[in-house]
Amino acid sequence: MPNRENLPPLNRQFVSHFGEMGSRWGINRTVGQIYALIFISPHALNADDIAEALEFSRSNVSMGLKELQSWRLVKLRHQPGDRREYFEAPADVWEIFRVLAEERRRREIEPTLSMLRMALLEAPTSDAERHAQERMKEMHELIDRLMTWFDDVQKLAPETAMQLMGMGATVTKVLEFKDRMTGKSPAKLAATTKDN
Amino acid sequence: MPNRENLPPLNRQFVSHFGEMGSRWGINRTVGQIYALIFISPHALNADDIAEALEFSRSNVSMGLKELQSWRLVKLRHQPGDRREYFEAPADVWEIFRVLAEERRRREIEPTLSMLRMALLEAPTSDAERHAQERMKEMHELIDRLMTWFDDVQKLAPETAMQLMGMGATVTKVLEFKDRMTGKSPAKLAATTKDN
DNA sequence: ATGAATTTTCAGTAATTACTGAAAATTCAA
DNA sequence: TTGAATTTTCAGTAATTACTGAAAATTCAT
Repeated sequence: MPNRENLPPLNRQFVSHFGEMGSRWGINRTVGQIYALIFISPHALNADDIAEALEFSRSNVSMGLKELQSWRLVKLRHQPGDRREYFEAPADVWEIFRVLAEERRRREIEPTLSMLRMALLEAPTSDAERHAQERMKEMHELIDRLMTWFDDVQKLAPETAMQLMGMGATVTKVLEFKDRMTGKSPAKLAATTKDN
Repeated sequence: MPNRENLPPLNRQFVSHFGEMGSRWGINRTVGQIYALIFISPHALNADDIAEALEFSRSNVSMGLKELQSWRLVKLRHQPGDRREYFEAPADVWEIFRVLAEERRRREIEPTLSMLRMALLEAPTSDAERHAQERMKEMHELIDRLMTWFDDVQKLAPETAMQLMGMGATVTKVLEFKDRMTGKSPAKLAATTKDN
């Protein structure tokens, strides 16, 4: 029966760091700690394990796990001959990142995009509204581009995506070269490169 | 003297959306609304303008502006013959995104990287610690790569970065091609492409 | 079906975070 | 300097969010 005392120092440090950081993210302290614990655990944990290790009430753990499930950050497992539910984090950290990014997008970005799209359909009735719409259009376009690009990257397999990330500088060079060849319009550039 | 009533519907909608979203971000409702108001305003605003438009107390606005300044999201201006400070958002939305990303990195990622680096220097004294370190190493590597790549992209001028984002699919193709040519090791790939 | 094991819900309370008004500090023109 | 204009601080309070224990609901072996 491992309680917080039994968490080795390294593990304890990691868990409590995630607790503190949790608040800077949207996530709360408890949920952060629960996830950290699951993440570094060599095997799946059940709710009682977690409650004991972190000295949280059982109900708090239940809520925390529900929250983590809604973020799709934990996987549910069952041990043969044990009715309790066991939770584990994906083995692949890239997978974790991808899911996290997807969820944040769904919760934090999509609603804003909808709102902006709605607002941009309205006919402005004053200079104040006209200017506001102008700004909203700029914002919408930026977010939209970021998301389209993110979609593309997200489709890559982890390995390929990791490669892509090692290549920022190189990609720049490619772009500069293409620029010289094709002129500067992004649309034109995209069209040209896609035709290859 | 514009108060909240005088905010046209479109502007009001935008402002209150940012208030609600603010909480999903780390930022609070008030700060979100203040920034939204500044962002869509055609001219710089002073603290009294903001307090009046949003019906917040003057001190609340003061705190909110301080917060926004700490995020480097507002620029300070002075009107000739007026002692009050006026605030505005950068005209370039890409600039806003860049600053936001930098600050989030500094506040939310760097501390975690340091913690991980520290933890990875310790000699594990049990299997639990050994496994935890293994996981931390994976996490550290992922974050480290993401950041290096982000540095590269961030160095690009806005225009070029926007182009890059239009190119996700194309970049994938380039990588797949390089793969076939050079074998799959990321290190090898990076070396090869950088040598060009 | 029954009931033991397990999970979830939820009302009450604790803890945290946000907001205000008043007072203090700062800034700057005269 | 002085003091009016402006901004900041801060103690008190309001509002929100997090956490708990007890009770309800669910699940599943018998």
